[in-house]
Amino acid sequence: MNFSKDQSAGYLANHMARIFAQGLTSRIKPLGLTTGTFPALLELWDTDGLSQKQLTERLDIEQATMANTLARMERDGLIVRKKDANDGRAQRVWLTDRARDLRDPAITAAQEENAMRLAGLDEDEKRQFIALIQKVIKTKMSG
Amino acid sequence: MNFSKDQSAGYLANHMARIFAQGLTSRIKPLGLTTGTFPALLELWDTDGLSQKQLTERLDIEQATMANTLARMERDGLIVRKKDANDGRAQRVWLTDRARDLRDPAITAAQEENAMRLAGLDEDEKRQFIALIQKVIKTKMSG
DNA sequence: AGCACTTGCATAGCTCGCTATACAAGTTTT
DNA sequence: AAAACTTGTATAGCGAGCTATGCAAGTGCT
Repeated sequence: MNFSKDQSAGYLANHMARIFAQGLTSRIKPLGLTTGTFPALLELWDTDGLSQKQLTERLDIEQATMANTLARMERDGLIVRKKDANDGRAQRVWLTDRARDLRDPAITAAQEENAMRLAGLDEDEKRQFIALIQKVIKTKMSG
Repeated sequence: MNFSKDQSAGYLANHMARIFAQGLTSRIKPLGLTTGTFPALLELWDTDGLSQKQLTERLDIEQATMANTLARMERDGLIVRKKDANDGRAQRVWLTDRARDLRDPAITAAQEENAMRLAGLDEDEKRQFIALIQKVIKTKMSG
C-alpha cells in the first residue's frame, strides 16, 4: 500500500492552509488582529449586529468556537455583545469604532497575502484554483 | 474596497483544510489516532528511527510543535524516544508495534477521506487541483 | 583547556479548532 | 398552566499549530 503525502489532497490542504495562516498572522499582527477573528470581522463589516447564531451559519464554524472567538474579540475591544431585545437568549454582536477603522488595513493585508501566495500562478490558474477549492468545499456542504 | 471571502484563496484554504481535518479525525478516531500524528507516522512508517530534527524538516512543522506531538505520541504508546548514541542532544524516534500495525488501516482511512472529498472533481480536475496546491506550497518553500 | 558559539530539544503560553455538556430563555403539547 | 421540547450561548477540556525562551550537549577558536 503506497501513499505519498505530497499527493494527498488532505495533507496538501493542511500544509497550504498553515502557510496562508502564518503569512496573514504576521501581516495583521501590527494591527492587533489575529486570523481567527478575520471571518467574523468580514461578516460584521458587511452587516453589523448579527447574532452569534447567524455568524456560525455564515462561516461554517462550530458554535463553541465562535463563542470563544467572540469572547477574545470582546476582550480585545473589537466588539460588544448585547442581548437581543426580542429574544433573551440571543446575543447580537456590534463592532466598536476600533474594529470599523481596521477594515481597510486588514483587507489590504489579506489581499497582499493572497497575491503573494498565488504569485506563481498565471491568471487562468488562479481562477481554476479558486474554482476547484470552492467545488471541494461545496461537496461537503451539499453532502 | 471590496473583498469576498469566497474568492479569497487564504479563506478558502483554511475552510477546506478544516473540512479535511474533521473528516479524517472521525475516520481515524476508532484507531486511537489523531490528525496531528499522521504526518510524523507517515515519515516513520517509511523510515523508522528518524531524529526529531529530521521530522521537522521533512514536514515543514515547527520544532516546538513536533516536540509536543511526539510527547503525545509517546504518551499514547505510538513511539519511543531514545537518545542518539553519537549525539547526546538528539532524540531518535522509534515506532512501537502498535503504530506499525496501524499503518494499513490509517492509510486506508486517509485515502477514503481524500476520495470522498474529491468526488466532485473529474480525473483531470483532480490532477490540476493537486498540482496547483503543490505549486502554491512551493512558492513559499522557494521564497 | 577554556571560552564563545551553535544545535537539538523541551517548556511556557497563546490562538483557534473541535466535541461534549450545561443551562437559561423560548415554544409546543397536553 | 405545567411539562416537555427546542434553541442560543457559555464552559470545560482536548488537539494542533505558533512564537519566545531556556538549557544541555556538541563544535570551534584562541
